[in-house]
Amino acid sequence: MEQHGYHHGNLRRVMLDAALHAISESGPTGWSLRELARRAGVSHTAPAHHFGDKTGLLTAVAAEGFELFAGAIESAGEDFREVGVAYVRFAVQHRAHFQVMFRPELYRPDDPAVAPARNRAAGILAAGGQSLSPDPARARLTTVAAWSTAHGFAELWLSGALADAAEIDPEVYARDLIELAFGHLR
Amino acid sequence: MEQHGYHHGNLRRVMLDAALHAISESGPTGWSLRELARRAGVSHTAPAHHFGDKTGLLTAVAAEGFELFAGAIESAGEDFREVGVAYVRFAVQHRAHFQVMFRPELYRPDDPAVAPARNRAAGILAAGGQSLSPDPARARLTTVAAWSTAHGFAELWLSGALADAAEIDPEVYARDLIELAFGHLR
DNA sequence: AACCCTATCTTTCCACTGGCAATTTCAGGC
DNA sequence: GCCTGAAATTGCCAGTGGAAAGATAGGGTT
Repeated sequence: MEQHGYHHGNLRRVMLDAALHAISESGPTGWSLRELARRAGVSHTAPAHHFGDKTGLLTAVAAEGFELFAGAIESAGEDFREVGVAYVRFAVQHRAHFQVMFRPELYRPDDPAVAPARNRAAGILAAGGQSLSPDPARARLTTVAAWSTAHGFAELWLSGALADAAEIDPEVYARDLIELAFGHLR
Repeated sequence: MEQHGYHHGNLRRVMLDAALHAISESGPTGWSLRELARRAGVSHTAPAHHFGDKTGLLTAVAAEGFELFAGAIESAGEDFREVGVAYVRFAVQHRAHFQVMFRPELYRPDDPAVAPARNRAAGILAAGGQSLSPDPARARLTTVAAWSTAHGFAELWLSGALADAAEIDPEVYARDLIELAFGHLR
C-alpha cells in the first residue's frame, strides 16, 4: 500500500501474488518474469534479488502452496472423506498453487522451503488412510487410492475435462464421489 | 531412414517424435522449437510448414494422444476395472502424450484433429461407467469417480509423488487400488 | 555528524526464442 | 523439359531469462 520510491518495500509478496494471478489465467508457464515486474512497477531484474530466477519464483509458489495445503487438509477433521473434500476445495480455491505443486519439473522440489511442508502434508494423508483402512497392512494402498481419487477429480475439474458438470459445486460432487468409492469402508 | 536432401521427407513424424522425447525429459514446455529443428537437421522455421506454430505442434501431439488413448481403453475389454488399468498403462507408456492431453491451455482443444478422438474416448469411459453403476441414475457419478481414481493415480505416479512405490509395477498397483475402491460394485 | 554496510533495485548487455516475410530448392505431372 | 506448388531456407524482429556492474536507501556504529 505504500508509495514506492527506489525501494519497493513489498516486492516479494507482490511478485508472488502477480505470479499466482498469471498462473490462474495462463497456466504455470504462460507468462514472463518481465511482464510481472512491469506490472509491479519495477525493473525486470528486481525479482531476481528475491527469488534468484524464474524457477525460484515457482519454488516459492510451491512452498507456499504446500504450507497452505497442509493447513487445509489438517483442519478438515478426522473423517477421511472430509479430508478428500478439503483436498478438492483447496485445488479449486488455490488453483495456481495446486497447478505448480504437482509439477516438480517446474521448480526445485528439494528446496528446504518446500520439502518439509510437502512431507507434513504427506503425513496427514497417510494418517487419514490408516484410519480408513480396515486392514493395517493395506493402509498404504488405501491412502493412495483415496489420494488418487481426490487428486484426479481435482485435476480433471481444473483442466475442464468435466465441463458437463460445470454447473455443480465441485465440493458437493467430490463428497458424493468419495462416498461412492470409499463409503463401504468403515 | 532416407538421406535428407533439401527436402527432409519425413519431417512431420520426426518433429513429433522429437517433441515427445523432449516432453518426456523436460515437461510439455521445457524445450524449444528451434532445438528440435536443430536435432532434426533442418532450419528453425521448417516445422512451421507442418504445424504452423508451437501450439500447432502440441495440438498434433494431443490429437495423436487421444487417438492412441481411445484405442488403448477400447481394447481393454468389458470389465471396467481393466479399463482403469489400461488408462494407467497408457499414461505410463505414453507419458508425453498424456501430459499434454489434459492441459488444454497448451494446445487448441477445439481443433478438428483433437475433438473427435477426445469425444470417442469420453464415450468409452461413459459406457464403462454405465456398466459398472448399480443405479443408472448415478452412472455419470460412477464414471467420474472411476475416471478420477485412474487419472489421479496416473498423475501422481508420473509426477513422482508416489516415489515410495517406485519399485512396484504401476499397473499392478493400479489394479489393486481400483479393486479396493470399486470392487464392491457389481 | 560522518561513515560504511547491506539489502534492494536499476541499467546495460548477451544469447536465445517464436514467428513473420521473402526467397530458394526440388519433385512430379503435364 | 517446364511449371507449379510444397517444402525448406535465410534474414529479420520484438520479447525473454539471466549475468554483471552500478546506484540508492536506510539503517547501525562510532
